[in-house]
Amino acid sequence: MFLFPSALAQVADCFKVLSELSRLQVLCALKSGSKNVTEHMEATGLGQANVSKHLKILAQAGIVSRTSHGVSVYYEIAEPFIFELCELVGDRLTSRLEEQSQQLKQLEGLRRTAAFGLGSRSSTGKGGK
Amino acid sequence: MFLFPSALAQVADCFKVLSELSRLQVLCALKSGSKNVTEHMEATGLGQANVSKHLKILAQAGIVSRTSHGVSVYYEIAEPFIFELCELVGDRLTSRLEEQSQQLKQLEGLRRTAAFGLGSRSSTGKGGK
DNA sequence: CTGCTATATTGCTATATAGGCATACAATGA
DNA sequence: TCATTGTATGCCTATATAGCAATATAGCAG
Repeated sequence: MFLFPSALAQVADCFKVLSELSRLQVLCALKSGSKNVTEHMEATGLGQANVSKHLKILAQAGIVSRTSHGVSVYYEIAEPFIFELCELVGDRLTSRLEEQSQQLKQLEGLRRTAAFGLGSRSSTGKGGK
Repeated sequence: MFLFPSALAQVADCFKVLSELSRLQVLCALKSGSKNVTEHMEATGLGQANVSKHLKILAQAGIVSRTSHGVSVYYEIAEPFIFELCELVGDRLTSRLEEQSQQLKQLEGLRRTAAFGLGSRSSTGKGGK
């Protein structure tokens, strides 16, 4: 990761745009195709003003593109990379959860062993920590 | 990206931890190995209290691990995936910059063509927009 | 032109958080 | 135990921003 400070700031900016659940929800809605503001509201449950604001931020960041069609304005993903990014993070978080779950199981196992071990002094002595 | 709302919130949280330049700088410093708080200060130019705070956030997020050694506390990367993530984003941003640069060059080219075209009325007429 | 619908924007409030100063806390040596 | 060094934390200020209500703006049909 050899990035100039200003480049690193831009990386931080990119993460910042994605650091808000409402915006991720809006992006999720775009996974299945272009949508206007009203459709976004329906898909996300967010208010109109709110959706509009978040879409503006996403458009300014170059993540979505904006197209007027009649009274409606349609937004479409312009940077598919964003989905990959979210997927990578989601997968990693899932993995971590599974690892923790595994560790929890091992702890449970250890607890059960210890519970048995309390009944027999000689077997606890063998499990030197 | 089929994530439950709570999972998506965790994705947002992950991006949030990375959305701050100071924290990215701290992570960068860890690329070259474990460091104590003072070393982080030197590597990043940030203040002690500030560094400590950011390291705490990173530790709580499970991104760095913390080890006391004498008076010093060493921090080390616990989630190398973070570096991949930053690299992906950095690369993509670079690509976008290059694409924009290309487009700018093409616009320059078009401008030059137009400049030539103004000197000859018949050749401009041929370029039906 | 008017009325309607869709969307963008403004202004406000509440909340979060970065950075810095001061201080508390941890570890160590004399 | 005390003094020193390294680090963590509390408090404060300033700034950013989410969400919402109200309103301005854009597009269209009659």
